[in-house]
Amino acid sequence: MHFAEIIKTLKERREVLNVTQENLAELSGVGLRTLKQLEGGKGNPTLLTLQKLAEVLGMEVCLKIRTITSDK
Amino acid sequence: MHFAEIIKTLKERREVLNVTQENLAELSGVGLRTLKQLEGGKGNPTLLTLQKLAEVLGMEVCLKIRTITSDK
DNA sequence: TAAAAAAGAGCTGTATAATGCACTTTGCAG
DNA sequence: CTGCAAAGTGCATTATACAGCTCTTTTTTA
Repeated sequence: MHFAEIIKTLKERREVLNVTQENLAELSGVGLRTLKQLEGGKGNPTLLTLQKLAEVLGMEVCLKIRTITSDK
Repeated sequence: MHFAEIIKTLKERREVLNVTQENLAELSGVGLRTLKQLEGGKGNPTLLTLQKLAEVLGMEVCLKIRTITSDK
């Protein structure tokens, strides 16, 4: 996943779960300002921030080996 | 994957590929110092840094929905 | 369509990620 | 052993992620 896609995925997931930015910020421990900036496409979150958000959204950050064939 | 596991995976992957920290730093555009610290377990890399490293190592950072059952 | 809620933006301070340089330690080959 | 290459550490600087506060804009909903 490229950069923007990861951010977009987080945002979409939050929306699907019907959680407000404010709630997610509180639940995850990430500052509201930080979350807003992220979703606005400005920023370069740290792994810790990503994980805090993903955790609450029932997601997980992972690293996988890229395959030659598109595994779509 | 939890935090340390991601870092460990990167390091192991680098070793499997027989790439030195120096090479990886150059190839990825990440500073050598940064890479050393990361692998040493100190730090909290940004998504951009992670992706630059993963890219060179033939890996990819992804976000996936956590399933209830262990999908091990 | 007005009120309320959510999202986004400016301003700003603090913490720390990223980086280079020089030096030490470790691991391996000769 | 000895020497070289790779890995790890201390120090210092710069850039920027994180954060809160306040205000504006957009979206929802009553």
